[in-house]
Amino acid sequence: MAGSKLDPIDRHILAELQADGRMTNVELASRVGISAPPCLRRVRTLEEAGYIKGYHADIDAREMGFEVQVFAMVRLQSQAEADLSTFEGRCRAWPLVRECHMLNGEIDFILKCVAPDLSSFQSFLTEQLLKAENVANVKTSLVIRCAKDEPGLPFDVLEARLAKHA
Amino acid sequence: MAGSKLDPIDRHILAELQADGRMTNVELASRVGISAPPCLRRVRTLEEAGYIKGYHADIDAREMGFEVQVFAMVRLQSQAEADLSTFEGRCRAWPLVRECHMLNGEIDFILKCVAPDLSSFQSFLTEQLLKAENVANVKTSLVIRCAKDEPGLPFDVLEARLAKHA
DNA sequence: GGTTTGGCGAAAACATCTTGCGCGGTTGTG
DNA sequence: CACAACCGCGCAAGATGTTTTCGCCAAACC
Repeated sequence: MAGSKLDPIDRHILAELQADGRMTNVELASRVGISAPPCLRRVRTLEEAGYIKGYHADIDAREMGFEVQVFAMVRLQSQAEADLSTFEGRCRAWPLVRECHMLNGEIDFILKCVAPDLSSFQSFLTEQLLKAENVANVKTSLVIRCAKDEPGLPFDVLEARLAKHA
Repeated sequence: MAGSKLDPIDRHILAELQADGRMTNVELASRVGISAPPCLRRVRTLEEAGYIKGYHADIDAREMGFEVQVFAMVRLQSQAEADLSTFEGRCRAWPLVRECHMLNGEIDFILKCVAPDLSSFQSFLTEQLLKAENVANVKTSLVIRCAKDEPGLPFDVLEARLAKHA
């Protein structure tokens, strides 16, 4: 089972760093119940093994003047692999698009976008996204409010599964 | 304009910490071109003022055994404020639901969910989400692949706007 | 039973954080 | 203009945290 190469202390480290990525190593060590040196070694190992992909400050979008968040559901005309890749490349180049997920079902892609205001999103939509070749149809939905936005993974679910399958 | 209370150095700090939230303060200071003490003071101020909401390690979901990511589009029977709040409360309590956004248009909510495998998501869907009162309709879309997943905000867009409106 | 492996903790060298203080530039006012 | 108040910077030093080295122990494996 995936993640089984990690012992309980490693998983505890990941959970703590997911909750507070700027914690000092000594604080982390005391929380997970080992001393600082082995704790740091474990963190380095987890980083190098790719379990930890990075650390990011979570910045308030509205405070920074990004008032608008939009989900865009995109359908393409062609779903040939080359055309999918081309579209994905465009999404990576558009700064207002923060996430681009390819889906199954009738919708080909869902895009999470941010923008300073509605008009700048509209101009992106009409001048960039809708004009992009191979785009058949785009449905956009404005985010009215955000009830939950938990970054990362539910470690409690993981622990429960490991306990059950032990 | 929002974010204008921040000077270019503050914005630079935010951009750097968004890219690498575990950078040491001296490294950060040298990158933004000031010495360490004022840099730390600025970071503390930005944290207290709410510009920085937190720091999180970005952990590889698949490595940890969360193979499945799903978007669920939810329609409710009643959109009265009390019923919306009740549903949002449920979403906050469900660990598999990582994000819950209220939308305009025909879809009331979009949920981003993770799960260890398809069957555990299916059981959540049928036993929890679909059985929740007031839920009229749920359309789910499995994420086939993720082309872009940039946490945070496009600071280059912000700088361009500030330069234009200067 | 010896060897290997992996992980731990103690201690020391090194780097960073944090605080107080003085300097220089800017603003507002007489 | 001159002056004072203010703001933010950099410097320096003590406190704190990080990282390396080393030796030890226990489990796994010949």
